[in-house]
Amino acid sequence: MTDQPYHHGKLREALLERAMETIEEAGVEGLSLRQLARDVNVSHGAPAKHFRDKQALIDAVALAGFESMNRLIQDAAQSREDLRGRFVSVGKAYVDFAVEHPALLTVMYSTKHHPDSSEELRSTGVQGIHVAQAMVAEAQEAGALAAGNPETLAMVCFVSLHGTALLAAGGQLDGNSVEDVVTATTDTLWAGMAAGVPAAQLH
Amino acid sequence: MTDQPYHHGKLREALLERAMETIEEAGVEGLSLRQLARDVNVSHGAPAKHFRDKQALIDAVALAGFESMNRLIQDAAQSREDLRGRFVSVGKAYVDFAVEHPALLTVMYSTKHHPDSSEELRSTGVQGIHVAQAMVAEAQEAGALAAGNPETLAMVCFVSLHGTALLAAGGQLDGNSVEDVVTATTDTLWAGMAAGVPAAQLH
DNA sequence: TCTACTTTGTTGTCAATGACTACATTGGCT
DNA sequence: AGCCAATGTAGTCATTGACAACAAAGTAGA
Repeated sequence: MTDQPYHHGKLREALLERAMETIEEAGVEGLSLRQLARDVNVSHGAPAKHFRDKQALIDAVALAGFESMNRLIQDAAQSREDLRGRFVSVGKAYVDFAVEHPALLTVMYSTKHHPDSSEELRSTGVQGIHVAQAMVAEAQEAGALAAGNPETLAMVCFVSLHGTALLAAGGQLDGNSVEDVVTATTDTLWAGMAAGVPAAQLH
Repeated sequence: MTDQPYHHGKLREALLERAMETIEEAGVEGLSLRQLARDVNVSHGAPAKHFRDKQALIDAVALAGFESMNRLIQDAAQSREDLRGRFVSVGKAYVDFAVEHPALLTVMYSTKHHPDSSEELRSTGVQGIHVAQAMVAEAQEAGALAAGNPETLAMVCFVSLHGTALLAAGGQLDGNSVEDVVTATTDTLWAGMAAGVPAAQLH
């Protein structure tokens, strides 16, 4: 063991990384500031210099989660496929991320974030919806989908895939395979939007 | 203050009721066994005689939540409307419940229940899906919906409405109104199932 | 270079909590 | 009457998040 210098150097990053690991292994309720400090070989008071709160740390983890998830969604949205294929890919990317990081997803969509970090979190968390919205609008212009408010329709896609993601992550699909449910969900959404959704008609 | 008898009489029910209130007011993390005991004028060790764990208490709250939610869903499924109207009503009933009891819903669908109570919880929590499945099958027989595996399709409906419910409960609909999203979601699902969902075809 | 000043860590403390134990009271059953 | 399981009380313990007082180390200007 090399004896540690007084100043860690990159404590903030180390804490964030370790916190993410802990949350993925044991959930948020398994995260303890003091244990975290021990894990990183630092005194129990040190984390407070970087995160004023336990919640502030959790918020930072959530933000990092959104950022890495957004990357995956962006990639899927730009895959070389037809419109419908890209739509399905985005859905799969979202659900795959959820299944691989279930506890992280819970943290990301938790309701009790700090008011201050809340704004950055919100705007980052909402990017996925905007990707969906752009795809819907594009498909409508191409004539693949019926007319209808893209904002509303994108929200429908998002909530549906969000439900799929959460339940798949929690193993609560009641016997159905993740693959089957994602495929059937995206199929249903696409078929519905192609046929036309009364509640989303522009007026 | 009438001085309390040594035995409370219905401590278990009192604890459950108060725990439910606390969770709805302050979330699960706002629930403390000791504070709960104080609220009910009982010593801090008393709850342990009725719930061996904090988690056991939470599980009981979750179960009660499912039971009351199932009642609402059942009622909606039996409303005097046509098939499509009943389908929409069930969706609205679910989302309404979520909006009125956001923290409770979180607890109900939490992943970390005790293994023992888990089975009863699971079977109770799954009843809503079976209601949807019966409705889909009925609509298919009536010719209102295209053929397709009712189990898969019901799951699609459930996950979609679940996502709507959770995000609506958390105020995370990004500006869209709850009403709009529920209506558009049920519309999309119905239109998709009417048109036919490739992934749900029987084979 | 000396010296303030800020950042980053450390140590000690506090009240609250969940779990556990030993003990008290009660009511039901024989 | 007398036993016994169920229910409640009181006390204890380790852990936790937050906070305060202090120490060390980097930084920037005279």
